[in-house]
Amino acid sequence: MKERARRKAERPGEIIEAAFDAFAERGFAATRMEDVAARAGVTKGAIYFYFETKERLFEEMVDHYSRDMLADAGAMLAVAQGTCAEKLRAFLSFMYGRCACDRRGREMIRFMVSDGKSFPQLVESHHRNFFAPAMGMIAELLAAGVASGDFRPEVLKHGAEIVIAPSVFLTLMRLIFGSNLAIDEEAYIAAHVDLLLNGLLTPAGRENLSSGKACGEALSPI
Amino acid sequence: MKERARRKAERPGEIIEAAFDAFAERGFAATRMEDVAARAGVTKGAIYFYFETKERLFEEMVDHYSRDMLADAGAMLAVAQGTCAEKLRAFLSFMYGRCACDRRGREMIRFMVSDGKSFPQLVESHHRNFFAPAMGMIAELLAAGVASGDFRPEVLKHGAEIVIAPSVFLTLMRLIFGSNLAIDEEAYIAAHVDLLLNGLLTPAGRENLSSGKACGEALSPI
Amino acid sequence: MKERARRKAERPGEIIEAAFDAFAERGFAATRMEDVAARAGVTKGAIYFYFETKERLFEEMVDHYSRDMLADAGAMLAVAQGTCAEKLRAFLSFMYGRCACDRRGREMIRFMVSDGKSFPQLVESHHRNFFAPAMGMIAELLAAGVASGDFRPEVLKHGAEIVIAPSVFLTLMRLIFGSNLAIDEEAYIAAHVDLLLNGLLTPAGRENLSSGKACGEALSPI
Amino acid sequence: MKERARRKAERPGEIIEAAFDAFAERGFAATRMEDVAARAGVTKGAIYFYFETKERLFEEMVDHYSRDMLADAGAMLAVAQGTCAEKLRAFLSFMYGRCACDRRGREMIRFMVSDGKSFPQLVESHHRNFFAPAMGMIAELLAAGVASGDFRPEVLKHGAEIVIAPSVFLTLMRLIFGSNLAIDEEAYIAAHVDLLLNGLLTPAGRENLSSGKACGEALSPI
DNA sequence: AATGAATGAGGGTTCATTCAT
DNA sequence: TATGAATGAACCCTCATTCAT
Repeated sequence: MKERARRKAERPGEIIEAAFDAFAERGFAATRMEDVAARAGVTKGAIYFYFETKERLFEEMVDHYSRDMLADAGAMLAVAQGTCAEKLRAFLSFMYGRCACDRRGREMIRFMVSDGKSFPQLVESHHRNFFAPAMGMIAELLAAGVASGDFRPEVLKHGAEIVIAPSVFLTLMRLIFGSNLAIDEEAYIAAHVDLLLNGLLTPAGRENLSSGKACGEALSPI
Repeated sequence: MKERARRKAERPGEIIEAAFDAFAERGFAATRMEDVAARAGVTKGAIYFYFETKERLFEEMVDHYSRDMLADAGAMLAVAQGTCAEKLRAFLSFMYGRCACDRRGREMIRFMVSDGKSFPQLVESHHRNFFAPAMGMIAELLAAGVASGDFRPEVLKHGAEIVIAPSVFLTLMRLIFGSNLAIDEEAYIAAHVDLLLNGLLTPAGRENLSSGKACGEALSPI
Repeated sequence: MKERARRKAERPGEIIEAAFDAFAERGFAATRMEDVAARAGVTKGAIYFYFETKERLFEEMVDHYSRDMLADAGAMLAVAQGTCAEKLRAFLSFMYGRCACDRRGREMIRFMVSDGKSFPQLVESHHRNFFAPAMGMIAELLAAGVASGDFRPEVLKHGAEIVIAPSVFLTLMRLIFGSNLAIDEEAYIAAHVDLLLNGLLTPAGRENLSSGKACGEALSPI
Repeated sequence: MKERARRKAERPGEIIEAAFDAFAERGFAATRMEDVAARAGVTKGAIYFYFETKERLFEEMVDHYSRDMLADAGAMLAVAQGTCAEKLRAFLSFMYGRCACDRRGREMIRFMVSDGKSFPQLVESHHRNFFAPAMGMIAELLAAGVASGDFRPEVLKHGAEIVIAPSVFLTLMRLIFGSNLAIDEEAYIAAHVDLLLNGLLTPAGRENLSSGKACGEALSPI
């Protein structure tokens, strides 16, 4: 039987998944290696066969899920098409799908908040790989919209943050209040997009949105 | 001597302040009672004279700062006047002052995110005392604006969350990226208010805003 | 009661004694902190109140007994008088008393042999503080004897090591064979001194020895 | 294939050599089976194919080198010839060659000192096979010398220990101070032999030494 | 009121040993 | 034969908590 080989190849992944759950549940400091081990169905010692220390396990776990998110984001952006407003919608859709509603992305934020001070390189890498590029992409998109006359020029400064804030806010509420939070997700997103576009668009932009005219430039990938 | 009495009365407060700093620095689990004691200028044992356990110290510390925020919020709301848009501005001003920019409010959010699962009553109380009332107040305010024709009716559903999201987003960025975050706070707030009002107001509302007509109802206090 | 203060002052010493016994019994690596604690009549944790790590405990224990030996050696040398041969006898007497027969000195040698590679500064300090000075002193003594015509000039090179070797040899036998070693200590020392002086002395020296003529120079202290 | 068979036959020896190096380097307790395995170029598991436990590996390793030394000693003694003094010289030469200067013999002493208490049968066997016979042989040799008038009768009691002490002393210095020890080995041995014979020989013995008259009895082998 | 020595229950990590492959 | 993943029993060290002073 190839059982042995199969396990060997999959163990690190299983442990990383278990680590994600365990760390998400109780935070880095309060999680015991034994908790992780139990979730992974192995004993404490086995973890040390694959990961040097608790810190390394945490880092590699975060890295692992970061890579996933990065790949998804790149893929998403490569295919976004249509008017500036439609591109914006596509981007927000990704944000909601990956950050607010997907547990993985959500808990990554918790890790940043809870343990970022203990793992500064984790924060830095997140900033470099996600936050800055994402902000940059939206800023570009907004600038393109302003250039094409679709968006009001006031959004050039810090518009990007304002634009995505509601999706992150929803994420945060979920992190804090969990499933107790009674929010109609679809309505929430609709409200976000409505308010956003209404605040963003020029009269000309509104016309373009209904007529479906494409936004001038293509977005650069992450 | 009076000195002794003074110390006695102030000790719990000093310890609570120290606890805030210590827990904010490293999180609940990773903070040692001795860290707190050292910051408060006492020894471990002294803390146990005032607080039963580490958990209780944490809870009472959070309670203490919650009460402060609660008082401030109540005061602020009692005096908000003017048009609906101006009331909204006043509210946002409070949000930025207390959450995004004030360290105290900011770290309270960190406590929620990091240790909320271990202290559910803390989360619940925060929800009951802050989140729900604040959302309710804004919802009322928005409803009033819609009723008076100032605000577009689309904001009735989940508009409140969208409205405050950027201020909380800024808070979160500060929590995660700390002082490394290069954001022009004034411009950020200006962008927020601009985009928000532009998205929110009806044509009639725009006129009212410039003419300074007050919004119909008063807001209920928290 | 002053019980508390008394214990506090004496605890480190008690722990060091316990550490000596424990480390002598099983070696550094095989000794558990709990062994030391049990011998000292405290719990594991208490040791860490006084000593940072197991390594530091070991080092401080060795330092402690080294200081004792150093003081004794200095005192001994200050008072050695008489002919060169008599001074030599006095020195050997010290060697036997402190190294071969005293458990403390004996186990210090075991620590050097067993754990010297892990504690190189311990070895270096032992070399600097004991071995080199002791060899130097004997070499001086031998040189003085050669100068006065009492000792044969052949001993000038490496005579010091040959001279003390039997006392160290006895120490080593005790370390290895323990109480199983059936050696008549007095006879052993007598044989050592007899063979040594017989090999060392010139015909003139023999006369001086019986007539009690003092050796020219005084020895320098350690 | 022959290669496989060759390896099979040599593996235990390779592991024993690796074990010697590893245990000599860090001591029994601090040495990991993996250290041994790495030195032997195999994996941990392979060692357990040849040796039941870490303890057994240690014991068999010591046994192995003991047998080597035993064989050498026997061979040496069988051919020693000449005067008593010359036989003594031959014996010392063996001591220096096998104990003081040969790494193998030297480290055996370290094992005795460091781990003898944990392996009492090892100590006992060493005593029975080496120490006691060697002492006995020298004692016999000295007795023969006394009987023949070559040696002074004072050496009959404990003379053997005194006689070999300097060679063991040099060994010990090497064990403790390693290569930092600056000793001119040839001069050291010369000083030893000079002082020893001078202390040992009667006037008649001196004559015999120069004239080369053989010592009466043959030595019994170990 | 406060100290700080001491406890004791863990938690992270190591490592001798096993066993399926 | 040999591998190396896995186990589980320790071991070092930490820290919340207690209590005599």
